[in-house]
Amino acid sequence: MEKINLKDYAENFVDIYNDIQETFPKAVLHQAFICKFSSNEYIVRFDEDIQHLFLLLDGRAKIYIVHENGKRALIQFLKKDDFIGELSLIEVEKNLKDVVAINDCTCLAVPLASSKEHLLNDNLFLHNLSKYLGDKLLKRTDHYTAMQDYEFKNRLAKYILQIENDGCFQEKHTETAEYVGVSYRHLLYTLNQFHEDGLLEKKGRKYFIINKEKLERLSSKKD
Amino acid sequence: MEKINLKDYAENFVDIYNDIQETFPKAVLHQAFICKFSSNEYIVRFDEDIQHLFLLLDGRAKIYIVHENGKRALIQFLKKDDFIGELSLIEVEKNLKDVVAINDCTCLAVPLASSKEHLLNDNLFLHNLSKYLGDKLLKRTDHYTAMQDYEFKNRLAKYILQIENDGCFQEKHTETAEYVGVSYRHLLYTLNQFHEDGLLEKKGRKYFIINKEKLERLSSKKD
DNA sequence: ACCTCAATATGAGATATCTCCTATTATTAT
DNA sequence: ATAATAATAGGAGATATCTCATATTGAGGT
Repeated sequence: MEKINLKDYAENFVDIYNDIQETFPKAVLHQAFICKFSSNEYIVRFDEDIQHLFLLLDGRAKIYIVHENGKRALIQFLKKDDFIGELSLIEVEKNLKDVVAINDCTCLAVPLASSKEHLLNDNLFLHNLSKYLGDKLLKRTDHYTAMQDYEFKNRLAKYILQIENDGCFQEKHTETAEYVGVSYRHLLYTLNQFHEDGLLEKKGRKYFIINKEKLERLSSKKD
Repeated sequence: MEKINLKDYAENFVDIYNDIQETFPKAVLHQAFICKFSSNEYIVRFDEDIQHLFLLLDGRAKIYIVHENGKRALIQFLKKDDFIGELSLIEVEKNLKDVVAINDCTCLAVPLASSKEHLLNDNLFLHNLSKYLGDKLLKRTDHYTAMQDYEFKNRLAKYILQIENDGCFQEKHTETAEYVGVSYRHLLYTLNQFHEDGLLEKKGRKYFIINKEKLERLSSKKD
């Protein structure tokens, strides 16, 4: 993890810095700095106290919940403008999560201890936070209810459509399996089935969508 | 649905009214009133606009998400002090949920249109709302991740312990099945198994816990 | 009191999904 | 560079869970 002075960063990323200024009150920004995490580095660990509120400025990360039985579930992917640690700020979180950088990540880091007061008295910030939390709640609920109301192949179709890029699906299978909540083995089976059914074409380790309509029909299966 | 004047209600429920006064700014309370819903009545329908923010004062209700494939999942039980419609207040909800009274419910109703401004500018209210949403997020996440990381018998054990009263479990099986996310048939199987394993005793339609330790061990199964 | 609909109960058979095993590549770290 | 670790890939067998069918019992409405 590498720390960078906020002023230095601001010079190179003017537009992002402007957005930051609209999100956080000035008094708080004086204490903030930039953190860079490299791929696979832990941003937050479930068994360590969290000291900062982060705002993800660049890169992708993933949140894991760690269960008592040792199993870990990938509960959310984070991208630009996502908060990390906002539940600690409002003091509702008892069990921290693991947050891991997927690729190189740049974050704004705000020390919790000294900023809490300011943030919780800033109306605009609170309003934004509420919207952010509400949105997160809805997304997470959708994700998980889909999980129990749809069969895996429907969910996988939806996931592929959601994450594909130029018709190419190249997520790590291990991560996909953790996120969509099936065993690695079963993911492979289903992927092969999609291949046999003429939905996907496999080239090396990548899959290409060759019948998008069919995949879309599968993703919103009503029967 | 029966409407009652807030003043009339306040006379009979002084303590509850005091709590309400701390939650909502005065200007908003002037427009508020009391709603009484009877058992099985819809408080909110997924296909109708929502006009009020509700605060549940008495009774229990349940939230359903309605999927495109027609299936419905029970996503949360509501009790005293839970909000209904708070996501519409902050304008993040696109797909409404069904909210149904389980028994007779008493709610404070705040007209959304005329109160939105006031509420979103009240710092205390926003702070409370953030905490409420954060808490809801965590609970829902726990519920659903447990769903994929634990086998059904473990989850059922946990659920029974959570909802039992004086050692007696008497929830409707249909509701339980919807909440814990298995078919009614499979719930029955597992309940029978609990009976055979000496965890539960059946009397009429009620189940009584006869081996709590064993049930607790099952609920937090680490292996 | 009678009818209707919802909830309870259970059987039989199908299958979606899991666990465990074993190889073969990629990636990362020393 | 080379070892070590993680990711990909697939076989074989087990089982958790589902769907469908049917019968009985309970509760609410008129």
